[in-house]
Amino acid sequence: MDIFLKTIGSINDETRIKILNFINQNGEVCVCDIESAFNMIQSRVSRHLKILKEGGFLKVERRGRWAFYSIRTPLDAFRQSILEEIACLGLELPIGESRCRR
Amino acid sequence: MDIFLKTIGSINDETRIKILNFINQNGEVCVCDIESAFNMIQSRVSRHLKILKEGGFLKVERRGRWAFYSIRTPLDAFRQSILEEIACLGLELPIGESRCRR
DNA sequence: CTTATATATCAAGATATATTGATATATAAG
DNA sequence: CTTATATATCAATATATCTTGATATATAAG
Repeated sequence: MDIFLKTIGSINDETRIKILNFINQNGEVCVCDIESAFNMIQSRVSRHLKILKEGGFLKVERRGRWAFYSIRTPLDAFRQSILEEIACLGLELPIGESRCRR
Repeated sequence: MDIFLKTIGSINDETRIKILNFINQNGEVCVCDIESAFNMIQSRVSRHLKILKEGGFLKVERRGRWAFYSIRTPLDAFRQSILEEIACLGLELPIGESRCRR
């Protein structure tokens, strides 16, 4: 129950739905990518990414100064179906020029 | 987005998850059935059922004094997958003796 | 018609969650 | 070593959600 609630709670927020969809469409992104793509302050982005990670949707890999977030693989069928449902919402994707070198 | 958030928000609550699973396993129930099965006061039950209905999971049919709630049919694949995920949580089902005549 | 029952809704208080600005940590650059 | 950059976390405030008790409505029973 706790894990299920954490998963559902992690997508019970418009900001996180948009961030999750952005990562699902763009692949690996760092915190600053989302910061600039969505024009949000760093602490806010960082917190939402943490919640999505704890919800089981994202993995993070540190390389140098950057933390790269991407969809966790393999992803179970339930979370996969959520990603698909979100992809079908027709959210506008902000154009994300990456500010960090990869 | 609004409909999706309403759907997700409707299951972002332990009480509603249990109620939804109870209805999914037992079929049609009235408000007082849940009241007694879960030992909750009437206004609380009524409110949670309304939220689950607005989340697209339940339909309601009034017969006499009673309001009978059941899983909406046909249910779309996404909400269906949520019900299945909840069914797999292994929640204990309270024994629901119906207090109302059917 | 009056009373009892089932449900819905509202207002107030309690609890949880989101946002912001400040600070901490770690890595890279000069 | 010192400074700048990227990220994480904390404390305070703002906002949303949940619970309860009171009240309203509708139907059935006496």
